Amino acid sequence: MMKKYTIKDIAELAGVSKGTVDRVLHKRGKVSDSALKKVNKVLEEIEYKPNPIAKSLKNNKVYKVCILFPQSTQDSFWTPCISAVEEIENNYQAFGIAIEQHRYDSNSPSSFLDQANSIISTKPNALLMAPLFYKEAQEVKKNCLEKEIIISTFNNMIDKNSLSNYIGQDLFQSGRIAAKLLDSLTNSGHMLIVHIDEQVQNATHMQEKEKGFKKYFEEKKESHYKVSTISINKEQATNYAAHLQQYFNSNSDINGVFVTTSKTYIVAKFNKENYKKLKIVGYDLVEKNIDYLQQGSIDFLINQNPKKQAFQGLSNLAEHLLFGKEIPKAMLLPIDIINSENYKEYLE
Amino acid sequence: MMKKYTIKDIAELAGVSKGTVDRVLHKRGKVSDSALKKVNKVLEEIEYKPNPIAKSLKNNKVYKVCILFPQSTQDSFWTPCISAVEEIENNYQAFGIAIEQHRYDSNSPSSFLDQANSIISTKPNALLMAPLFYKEAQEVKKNCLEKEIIISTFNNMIDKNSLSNYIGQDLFQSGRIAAKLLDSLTNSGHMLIVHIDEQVQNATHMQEKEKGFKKYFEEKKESHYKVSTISINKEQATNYAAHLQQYFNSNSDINGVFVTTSKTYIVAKFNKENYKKLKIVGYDLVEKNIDYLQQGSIDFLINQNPKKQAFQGLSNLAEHLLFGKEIPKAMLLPIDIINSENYKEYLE
DNA sequence: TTTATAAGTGTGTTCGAGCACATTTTTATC
DNA sequence: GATAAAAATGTGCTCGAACACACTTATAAA
Repeated sequence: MMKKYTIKDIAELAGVSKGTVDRVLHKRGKVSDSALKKVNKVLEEIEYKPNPIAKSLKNNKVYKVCILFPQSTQDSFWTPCISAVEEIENNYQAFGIAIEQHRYDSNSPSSFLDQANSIISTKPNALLMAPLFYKEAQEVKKNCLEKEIIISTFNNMIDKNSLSNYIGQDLFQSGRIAAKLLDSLTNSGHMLIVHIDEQVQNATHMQEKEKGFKKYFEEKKESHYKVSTISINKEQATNYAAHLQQYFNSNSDINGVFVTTSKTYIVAKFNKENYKKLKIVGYDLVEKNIDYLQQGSIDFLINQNPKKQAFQGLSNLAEHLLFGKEIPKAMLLPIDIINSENYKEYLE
Repeated sequence: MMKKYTIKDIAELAGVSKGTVDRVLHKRGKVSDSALKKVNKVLEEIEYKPNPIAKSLKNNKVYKVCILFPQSTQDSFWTPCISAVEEIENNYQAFGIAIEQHRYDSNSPSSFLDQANSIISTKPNALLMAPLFYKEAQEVKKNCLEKEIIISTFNNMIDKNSLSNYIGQDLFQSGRIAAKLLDSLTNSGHMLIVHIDEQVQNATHMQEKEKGFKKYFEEKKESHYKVSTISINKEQATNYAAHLQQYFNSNSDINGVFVTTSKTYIVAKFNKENYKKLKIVGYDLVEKNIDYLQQGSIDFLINQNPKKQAFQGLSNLAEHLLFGKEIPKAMLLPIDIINSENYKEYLE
């Protein structure tokens, strides 16, 4: 347990005033060679860490941090993010962090862009967003950089190469996990990937998961596996059951299904009411999915943990603004496997 | 975004001095009725939250927090706790939290007691411990309360009734999860619970898991399930394989095994080299278990996440000491299901 | 009314970092 | 060597809470 040194301590040890030490520490010049040497010598001998509390008190600013993600009326997947915001507010409000929550229409790229630009025009210190639209997100990022607004993304990343403080999961690996789970549940060798999504924006998401899923079975050379894929879009949505029934009638060897979105309950409903032979692995702890998980119609859910993503993203920003902590370029969160017995502790 | 009020603001609004406001806030008396009313009125109208940063700066103490858990030479289960300590040190050292790490011999109750008492004699502000020994833990708790040392426990709780800041998992539920997993992997209907533990101290741990495991199959009334239990103790440890082989020879219908400790690799090794028909669910991301998980000899591991437990426990204490945050009486952490595809993100 | 005592109130300092400003020292120029 | 300009150095205040201490007012006893 070592002593905590202050600027005053250093000044005394070096035989100069705290003003001089301060100038050395901040490289503000106006320091003679001899003084510089004296201070640096002391600085080498001791380990000086500025007191972040004193720093923060002096600073005494209110930082505005905005978070932007889709409306949860359209997709309850996003609902848990609200409680992440609340928790962060409780934790950091007294430290001078003000969180502003903004939402956009997940069907409308222009809604996303409008919201983002309106946020940017208020010049917050930082913006955390879940960008569904690639092109628009690029533009938002550019605008933020221009206005010197720190930008982080969660759940959906803008681009793989120039990572910008991304918090989320490895989607490819996520697909592999689903594959491993279905592999342990079935033995038919024929799997079906179902993309159910009214929006096209999740395309990259679903593609990554599909790639990971297929890769797993490619690597498993011992036996011959077959993986098929279907997409159900909004037009067919009026009658999922008939659509699925038709498909399974002509592919009766399939008994493992991987649903790549939180709409897993749609296949589960079909299976429970009509088909009854499918093992199902899907995504996210939304209410309907949990119902079918409890009933046994869904075997496993993979938790994308939007709350933790938002929480972590906001934490990173707050700690950076308040105490100068570095924001990691990419944070890949664990991918939780959920069954009927362990979902509770992951909720809320 | 509301204004942040300071004591000075309140003083001005109430028409008194900041000293008077301070006395009202801290109920230190020496305030006239009229002044009290004036201040309280202002306090009702605005929402005053003292600035924790200023508070902490004024306080300017170094808090000593000790953590006590078993040596990891005996059981690598505890190794991750070390990095939890390191992370907490990085986060909180500058705020005046000094962590002291102490270890004890997991075979020796007296070692635990000695270590704990030697910690207590140095009068730290708080103690976080993983107590393997019930009786001794009670005594340590008593001693801490006497000396006004805040006490928290993780992984093993002292007693269910008078919970003392416990951080850990619901072990009963943990057994249920294992049951559900094995149920989804097998269909023989005969399961085996294996307790492998050189120490007796884990008894309650293992019992809770066993109860949960059995309860799951009791509730699943549709089919008749049989659950057997064996214990392998230190004396038999020289030849696990022969011992297991003998058991399975006379119980050849068993193909699902639930190992209640981190020694899961012992059954996995036997299965890989001799038996080859078991589905195995066990505990903890220790190196040997991960090897067998990758090879496919272990199907699922349940992650007790000692690192997160220690981290959370230390965080709670630090935030309490520094900023007066309340320490939750019990924190049940999520129970992670691990397979060969998602273990990586849970490591380190 | 005076004096003593208690009750109530306000002022000023501290914590450590950061920065403005005042002061001192050095260097350049006549 | 005197003077001005520049460079170097030190002093003092701020942030907000907390508390010691000084100060003022009210109350009681003489």
